[in-house]
Amino acid sequence: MSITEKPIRSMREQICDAVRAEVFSGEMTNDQPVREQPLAERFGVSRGSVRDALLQLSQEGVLVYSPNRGVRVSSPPSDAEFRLYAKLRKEIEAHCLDICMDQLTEEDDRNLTNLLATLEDACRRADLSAITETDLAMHRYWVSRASRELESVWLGITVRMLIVYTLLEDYMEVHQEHAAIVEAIVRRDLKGAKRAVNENIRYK
Amino acid sequence: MSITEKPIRSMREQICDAVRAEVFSGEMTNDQPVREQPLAERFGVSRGSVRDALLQLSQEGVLVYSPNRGVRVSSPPSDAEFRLYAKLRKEIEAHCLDICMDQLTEEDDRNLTNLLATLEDACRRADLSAITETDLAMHRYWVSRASRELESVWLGITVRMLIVYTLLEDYMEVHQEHAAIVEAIVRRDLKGAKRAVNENIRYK
DNA sequence: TTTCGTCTAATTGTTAACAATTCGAGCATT
DNA sequence: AATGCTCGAATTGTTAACAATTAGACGAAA
Repeated sequence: MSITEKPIRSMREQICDAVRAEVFSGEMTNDQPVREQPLAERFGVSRGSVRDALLQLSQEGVLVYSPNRGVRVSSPPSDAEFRLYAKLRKEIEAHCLDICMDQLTEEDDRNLTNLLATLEDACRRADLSAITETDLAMHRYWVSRASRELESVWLGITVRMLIVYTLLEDYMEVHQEHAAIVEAIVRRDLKGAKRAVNENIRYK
Repeated sequence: MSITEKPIRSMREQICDAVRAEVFSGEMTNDQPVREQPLAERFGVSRGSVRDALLQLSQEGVLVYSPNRGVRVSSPPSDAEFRLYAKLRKEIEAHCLDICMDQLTEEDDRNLTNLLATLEDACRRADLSAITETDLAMHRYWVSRASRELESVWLGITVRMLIVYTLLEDYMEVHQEHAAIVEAIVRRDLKGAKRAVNENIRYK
């Protein structure tokens, strides 16, 4: 276990992760209201903690908040907005690779390789929820390595792109593309990594 | 009074706005912890509402949250990050002008002109707090007109640029630049407006 | 039939008390 | 003096009860 590891996750973060995953997997449909009480009972906590989590997810863009009316699942962005998000995301991730590439350790390589294996498994099982989650975790890895501040901005953009319910024709292609990224990173090939990331983030 | 106007602001939003303004005006120094109880007493509400506000400001990037340790004022971004933020911001605002330019009404023109007058007054008084607040409000105007979703992303980027304590040499220049933007918008001159915005958002 | 008001159930907003955690002062030990 | 320990004050985290708001059902009147 690494020293920098933070095994404890606050209640709020756990709820955030769970709800976010359910939204991405399509278990919660767009515009469907998300109630506080049922979630509180499901997680065995009080409404206060759930409130905190829902508020944070609203700020992230996963949910939309209306005063006195609670939150609902966000609607997908327009095509024009989606293209803008993709452009911004490419620039952020390129910047992050610039920053973190030459300070990555062998442990980072191992972690990324493990994530890649998890992704491959999810692709084989055609488990859209797991694919999305692992995809997010991989990109998040190099972004968070570069800057905690940027990570927050990046997440807000990325979750909005993931709201769209994408039915992929070829799941294994997802794995291929990420394998190319990880290979380039392990080789410390900055240009190659940027190119691979650029090809992975598509304009829909 | 317009129908779409929302005169009521939730307690959380009021606290957010107040704390945000104080951070931008330099009244709260970097890395200084922000305690819940004093704020609660100041606003005459309970800690719960203050908690909500501080959590939201953390997500926005104005404050930094540490579990069990509360929040503190964010540190300014590095030069490289600042340049990236400026680039992203230019692209977002250009996109928003694209979207909203031809659906602006005469009332929007009046609102922008009023904001410009407020800005001019603040520049004359050399009131850095008011200048920052009005500057933010003006840019936010065309962003929010284009998309509520984008507004949230844009705010996260913009507040991080404003954390830096900028001591301007010529306050009236700020007014000049915004006057150029508003003039172009009132003329419905898309290219001119984009150019003026581009020149206003500087790489530090 | 349509429209308007009233009531009620469901839901969110707020509060105050209590639990858990952090951090530093002070002291004992080496 | 330096190190490690205990304790307590300050602070955040969580909870449950209460207040305020919303939305929909139900009628009454035009």
